[in-house]
Amino acid sequence: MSPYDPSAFPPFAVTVDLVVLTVREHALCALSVRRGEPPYQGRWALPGGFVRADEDLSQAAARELAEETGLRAQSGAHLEQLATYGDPQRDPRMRVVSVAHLVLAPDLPAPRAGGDARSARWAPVGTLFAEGGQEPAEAAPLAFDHARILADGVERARSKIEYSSLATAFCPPEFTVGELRRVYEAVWGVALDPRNFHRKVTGTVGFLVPTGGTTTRQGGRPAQLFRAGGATLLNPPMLRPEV
Amino acid sequence: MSPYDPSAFPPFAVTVDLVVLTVREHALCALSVRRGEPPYQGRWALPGGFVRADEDLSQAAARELAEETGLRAQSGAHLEQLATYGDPQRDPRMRVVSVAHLVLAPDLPAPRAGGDARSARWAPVGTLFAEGGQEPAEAAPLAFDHARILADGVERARSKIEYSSLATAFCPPEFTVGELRRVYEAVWGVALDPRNFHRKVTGTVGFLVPTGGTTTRQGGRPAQLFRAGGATLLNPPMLRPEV
DNA sequence: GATCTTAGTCGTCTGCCTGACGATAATCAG
DNA sequence: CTGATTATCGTCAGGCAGACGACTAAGATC
Repeated sequence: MSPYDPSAFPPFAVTVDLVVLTVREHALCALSVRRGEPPYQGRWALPGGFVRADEDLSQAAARELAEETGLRAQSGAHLEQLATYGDPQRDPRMRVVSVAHLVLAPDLPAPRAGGDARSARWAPVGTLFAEGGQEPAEAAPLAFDHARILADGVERARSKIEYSSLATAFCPPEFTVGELRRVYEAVWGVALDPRNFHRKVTGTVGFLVPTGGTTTRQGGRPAQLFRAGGATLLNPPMLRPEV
Repeated sequence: MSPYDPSAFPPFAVTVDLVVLTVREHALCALSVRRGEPPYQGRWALPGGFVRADEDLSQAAARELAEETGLRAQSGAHLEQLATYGDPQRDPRMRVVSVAHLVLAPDLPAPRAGGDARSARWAPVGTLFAEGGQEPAEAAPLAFDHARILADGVERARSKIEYSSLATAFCPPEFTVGELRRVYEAVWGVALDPRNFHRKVTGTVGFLVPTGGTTTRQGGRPAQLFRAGGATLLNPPMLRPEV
């Protein structure tokens, strides 16, 4: 590998940041970690870290996810690249380009802190960044440009469950139609008609596969259990109700 | 700006690569430049270059676009970030992370070569990368991982004109419904019913604004001229016919 | 055990959108 | 004038979504 003339280009640090979303208690929640060192020491931030010299971007994202949260990407969770943020001023120390990734995970046991993070937690997204002109419920916004990255990730998730089967990534391996509906309701922040929702998802070929079992964990009449089917694109899509 | 410990992270070169698409003669075409230096000397590649120390990623993309093609992003063209490619082996010289951007432009005069490119040209996308299991029509595929980047950009464009008004970015400031329809036909590679298409686009509020003028540049009955309306999202979307 | 509550599931009806396609309008080439 | 070409308007049937009634099957409460 014969290097470029080092004066021909400026050196960058490249990091991955993670928007890790899940649904807990009817609310869309994001994973945040408390920063243990300056800058923004003590502030909440998205998990992330430097890309190593010999690893691909998605490998780095999966590694950071495991390191900082104990999550394995293959355990039903979904990981995709979100966008890249490279404002020259986004990190006060030096020029850092961050490749943000989006992770959708089922509700999990409490996250474990790791790396340089003092602690990690799930927080409803509404408390982490402003939505609809509101102020975030917390005094200190996320470090760096992470509020913007989180907002982009949430918007990607909201839009993507419309036309893909990704909402199942928020569910455990087996789930009921009602649980899937509560995922849509939490991510979109709307109420959906259970009857029309049931007709829609069970009528879309490849979306859901019945496992044969039933459960009553929600109370009420026992519900059929399903697994995610092979389809990834929903055609026609789920329609997000008008605001 | 107190730097990190330089041993704490590996240095990267960061570049922007551009997928510049337009519609010419009923075909979706991409801009490619011939590489003037190794590696891949003489091969076709996507335009692009290093991000400078003090510029944002989108600024770098706009600058490269202007430098290598003479295109100004504000001249009706659309520019958005596409994805970031960072395989450790993607550049044989050193570790390069490339932030690809997508540009949709109206049909323009012949591009001008600039920078380190010996020449630049528009080529139908089918001749630049394999589609549907076909071999690319040209012997030499694009340099680096640019075939993959181009394919991702084309797929993004195909998908995005479904639910947004971005197809108008391929049109001159004033255009007819038929010209817009030919854009969809070229990008999707399908034939659309002129009557249903006309009903659909003129019935979607905010998509098209009549300018009052008419033109006969396509032959046949004079057609109304339109400008792009303020709407960016089409609801309901244009439906791409089944394959 | 009767009743209530909670969820799940099946149907019906109506309106809107789409695809298929007939018909008409306005220009140009001969 | 005739035909070719493109634009534009209308009609009709099928499909899907929203609104909502009805029924089912469990646990909770009295």
